[in-house]
Amino acid sequence: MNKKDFIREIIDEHMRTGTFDGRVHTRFPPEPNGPLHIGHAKAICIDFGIAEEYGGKCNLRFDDSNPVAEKQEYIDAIKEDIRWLGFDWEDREYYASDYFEQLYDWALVLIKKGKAYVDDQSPDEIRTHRGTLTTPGTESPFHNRSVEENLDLFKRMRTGEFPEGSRVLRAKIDMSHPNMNMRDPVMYRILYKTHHRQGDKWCIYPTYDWVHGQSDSIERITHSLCSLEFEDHRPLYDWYLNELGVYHPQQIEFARLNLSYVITSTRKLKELVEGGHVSSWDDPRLPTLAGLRRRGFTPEAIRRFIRDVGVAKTDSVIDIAKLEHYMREDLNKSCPRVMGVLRPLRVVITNYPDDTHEELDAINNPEEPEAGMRKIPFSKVIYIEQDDFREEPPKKFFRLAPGREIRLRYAYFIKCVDVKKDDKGNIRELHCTYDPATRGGNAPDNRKVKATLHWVSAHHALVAEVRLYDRLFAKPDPNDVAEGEDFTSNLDPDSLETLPQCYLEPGLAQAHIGDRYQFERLGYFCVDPESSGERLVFNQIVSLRDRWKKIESKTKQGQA
RNA sequence: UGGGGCGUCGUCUAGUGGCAGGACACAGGAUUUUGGAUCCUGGUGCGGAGGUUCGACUCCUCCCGCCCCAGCCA
Repeated sequence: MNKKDFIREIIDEHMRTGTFDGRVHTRFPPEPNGPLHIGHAKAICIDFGIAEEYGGKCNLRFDDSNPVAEKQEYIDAIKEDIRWLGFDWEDREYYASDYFEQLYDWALVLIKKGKAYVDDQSPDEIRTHRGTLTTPGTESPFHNRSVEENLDLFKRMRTGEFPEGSRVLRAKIDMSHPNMNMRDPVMYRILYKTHHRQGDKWCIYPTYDWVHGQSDSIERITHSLCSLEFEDHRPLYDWYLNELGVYHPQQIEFARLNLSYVITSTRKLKELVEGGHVSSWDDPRLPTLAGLRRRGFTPEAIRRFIRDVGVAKTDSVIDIAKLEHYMREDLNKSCPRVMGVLRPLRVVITNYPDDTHEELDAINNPEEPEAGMRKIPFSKVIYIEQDDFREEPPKKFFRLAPGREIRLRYAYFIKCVDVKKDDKGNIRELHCTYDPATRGGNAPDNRKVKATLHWVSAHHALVAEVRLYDRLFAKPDPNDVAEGEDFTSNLDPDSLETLPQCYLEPGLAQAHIGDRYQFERLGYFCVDPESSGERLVFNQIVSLRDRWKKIESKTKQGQA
């Protein structure tokens, strides 16, 4: 997996032959029209990562040519996300809108060369004249305006003499070109909109296609890395750059990142937020970088995941399980272990003294001996997980059951001697006896138990809210919907489960926002920003692999 | 039906004329004071058909399938 991908091979070849004078200079060019998501993370890792590897540079450039969609708040969020991922653009923060004047001058150059013209057609007329995929387009009635008239009209477009949408500037290429992008593409449209950075300086705005290639050229980018759908646009960028006779970067296209059970479309993400299907842009169920960050994902794991997934041109959908694997791998090594009971079942140790407690030794991280030990309190009344007790244990269920003995982690062997129920037959609490000789978790007579359970001392427990997350969508392909439905019909209504009354070991009182822990036998959890001294709130990052769950579902299937 | 791109285990991804490899997932086992972690074991998967060749995932031809393009979005 450390083999070079096709892009790095191309760059190697450039380095070998001295193309671009041995320079590698990339750029990450987001439009500030929404927050970044995991798909962008791939582009970021490629753009910044490659520059870093070859001792080159990577610019951050905002492609802000559409004032209708773009906002300063997105610029701020995007910068935060890139930094969080671990990349640095130093002082190279650029804006395509800063090139508007240059772009305008270049448009004048094309007009003077007879390679661009002002078109008075309506959007509808332009579309009709463009033809279809299989039939050529036809020339606009304004196709053959004189250079003088075009110059005059275009300048007046800029000064605001014409209403919005009344005219455009188009490149004069070939209306019958098999590549639709070459059928006299629009370069400027009239838009009386305030630009988030340029204010009201402009009322004509360049289209992306007219902006992008030249912006890369201005910044002396060597390798313009972008996604597959721009492959068709490359001939147009080449045409512009050649007509202008300016520096020419090389564009290389790669496949974007897709994940099963995940949607990565800024438009649809917006729909989820605005439609109230999720709480906000940083809802921990969202694949936005802000959401992943709040969920507790680490940038290291995301980077490793993206590196190992590779770069190619094949359309692909990566199994979400792979991302989860990289998360667990990273967290397993770094997270301190603690005990927390999510769905508490009260247990009274009947033969344990009433008014006392003791401090037991627990290992902070078995993967990291230097992390040391801590003390945890034990007393007569504790909580265990409801799932860890079955009145009638099925086959292969090793945990607690009437008459059965198990180990409480770092504490004692206990045996269930009685089950207390309420009027309706619900289990209220368990009565158990403990064996004082098993303190710490080992029996002197060497007898074995088949399960070790986590627990929390009732008297010492901290109360916390824990939010459990499942996949936002019920189907691997959220866009797989019946006629007349849209992707929101695949939303899983149970993707968020809030447990308001969980019990945690007391040491967690020190936890700060963003801190990550492994709750033993359950999963990895991260302190949510909404957490406070009065009310601890944890997000589940990812569960631990759960072998029992698999056995259970398999035997259930067998019975069905 | 125009143009551009892509087809290798279930999912990603190496392989560039000489035994098809890795990761995830899955299945089995060992071990374990987390049913975690760790360690073993398990795969006939090259879209199809021809051709070239001693030898083809790789080269050639034809076919099939999937993705993108008809915004004054990016």
